[in-house]
Amino acid sequence: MTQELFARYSFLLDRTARKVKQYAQQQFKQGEFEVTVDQWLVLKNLSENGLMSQTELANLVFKDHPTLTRIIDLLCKKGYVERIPHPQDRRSFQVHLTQSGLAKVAELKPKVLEIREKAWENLNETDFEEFKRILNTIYQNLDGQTIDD
Amino acid sequence: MTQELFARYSFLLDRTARKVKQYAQQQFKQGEFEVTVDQWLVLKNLSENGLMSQTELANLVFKDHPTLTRIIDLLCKKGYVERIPHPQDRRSFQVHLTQSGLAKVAELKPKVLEIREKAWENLNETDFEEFKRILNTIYQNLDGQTIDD
DNA sequence: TACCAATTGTTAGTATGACAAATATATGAA
DNA sequence: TTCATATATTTGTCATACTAACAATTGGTA
Repeated sequence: MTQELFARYSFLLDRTARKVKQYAQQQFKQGEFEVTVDQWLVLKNLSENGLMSQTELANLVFKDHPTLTRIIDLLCKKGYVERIPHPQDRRSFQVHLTQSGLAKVAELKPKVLEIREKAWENLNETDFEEFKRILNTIYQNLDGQTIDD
Repeated sequence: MTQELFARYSFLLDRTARKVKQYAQQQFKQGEFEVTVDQWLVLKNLSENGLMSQTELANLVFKDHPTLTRIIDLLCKKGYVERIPHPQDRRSFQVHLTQSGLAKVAELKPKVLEIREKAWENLNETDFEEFKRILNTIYQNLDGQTIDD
């Protein structure tokens, strides 16, 4: 029975994901990036996609609404992001980067790529494709929905 | 340049790890397991290793000391675990499962394995070995220390 | 038009995670 | 013995995740 063996994936997955986030966060802190890893994810997606409602943004970064609300709150406080009332729908906001936010993204983008690269020492592109395939298969197995890429 | 490509691993990894925990937690709730996924990890390791100090336990499950203190607090409240003063070292506790905790582990163990299995649909043992190898390589790249398994 | 279900975003509560600092105790060196 | 240092655990703070409940608004439909 390989059941016991397979069950260890959740432990290794969780441990590695935490290590990846922790490592990046430490580098962010050391480089005085002034944002968290999750805040960076939101900034990056805003810079690539422009004006978006919070719901659209939440779907893009796969975070739930309450979490996104708080991240946006923090990014607003820091002056990187603004909420604009939606012209047609008064329930909704459109979120966008400020000048300061745009500058922050431009400044951090290359630095983040460099930080992310460290994890792939001793691994190649085939490993990456395998890794992506397995991660996405697991995600789909538990999600029941189709995902892209 | 494959830098941009590689950088996506962190997003996929984080997303999948969250999905795995979320799925398990939902099943735990639906089955009225009365513990969280992280609390289960601690119970399981206690059942496999017997009496341990909190520091030993923290190293085993790769959680930091404050996090473990709080998880133990909750498990004590639920009556699954007890702190026993260490006979030689008055700074330290030895943590162990109560009768109720032992019964809980026995009850949940097969159910958890079943829940964990779901993620591996459409994947085989080779995939698992690859996955484990890549996860551990990433961990080591960012940790700088040797790990077992 | 009036109603009602669905949608958008927020708030609150609990758990976890990372990190810093505090407390109590232990240990080794002078 | 005494003091500096190390270790075990706890406490505090901030950020994130998930759930549930809520307010405001929208849109379809009777």
